[in-house]
Amino acid sequence: MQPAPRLRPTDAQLAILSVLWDHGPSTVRQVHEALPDDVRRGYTTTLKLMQIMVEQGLARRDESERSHVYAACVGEDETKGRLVDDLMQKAFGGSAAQLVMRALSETPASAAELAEIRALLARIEGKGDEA
Amino acid sequence: MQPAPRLRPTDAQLAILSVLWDHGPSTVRQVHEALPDDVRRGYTTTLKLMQIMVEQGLARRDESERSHVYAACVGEDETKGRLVDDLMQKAFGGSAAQLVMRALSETPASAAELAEIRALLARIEGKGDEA
DNA sequence: CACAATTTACGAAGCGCGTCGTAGGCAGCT
DNA sequence: AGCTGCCTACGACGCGCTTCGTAAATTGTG
Repeated sequence: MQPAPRLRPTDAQLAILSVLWDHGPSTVRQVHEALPDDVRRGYTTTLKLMQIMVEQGLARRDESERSHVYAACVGEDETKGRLVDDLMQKAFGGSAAQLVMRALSETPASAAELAEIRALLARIEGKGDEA
Repeated sequence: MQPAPRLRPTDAQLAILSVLWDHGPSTVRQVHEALPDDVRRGYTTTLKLMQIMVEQGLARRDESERSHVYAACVGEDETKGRLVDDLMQKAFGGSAAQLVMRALSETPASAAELAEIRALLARIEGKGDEA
């Protein structure tokens, strides 16, 4: 068993992880079919990628059935958080605020989303601002 | 002249771009010295990277002096925006709100930063919410 | 059993990036 | 002129990711 994958998944790996997160444990075929058309290559390519992900500790598999069943070995929030943090360090000097502001400038968020963000802000300030 | 670099800079390229953005047009040596210790390799490595960046249209150079002077060919906000947008698509299905919330959950922002974000939110809602 | 379909396993190739060694050119100094 | 040092140019290598072809194992079907 791998210690704990500090690795950042590649684009292809992230696409596969997304399927596993959404659909739960799946066979190679199920993942392959569920991949978006623009990232789906040959079947054996998907297979190989998933095998490597097991080696790297990003996924694990149950071999008790003929068609092995793969499951994500890393949490969704944890992984996405690492990706965000990575970009934050590389491009924004570790400043969450700068990243957030660029994200909001980039794509117009809906009113509902803005409300969500506002709520989160309130929650954070409530926690951090005491005395 | 390249059309317009739709390319996403690599980590190494982003580090160099950051120096160019901060210091303005610079020689290879100046960039090399200004790089953070943990990403600085040999001098010729920096040189080679910057030459490739010119080929790719990420930078241009003035050869009128013996030590060529390089300048960024892509804007800082535009480039960082592309990186953010890229991650937003790959990991958050294009939802800015989800990315923002993960970023804020990730690293505790200072009170000043939170205020900045709040101000930005107000500006956005003011623009988008009008009757 | 023979045959087809599915799945896994293995290996190889291509590619881009990062890294560097080395060579050649130029400038200044003695 | 010769030496020394800095700069650019060029080529090469290693590595990891992606992609796939092909073989081997397994299961299902007539």
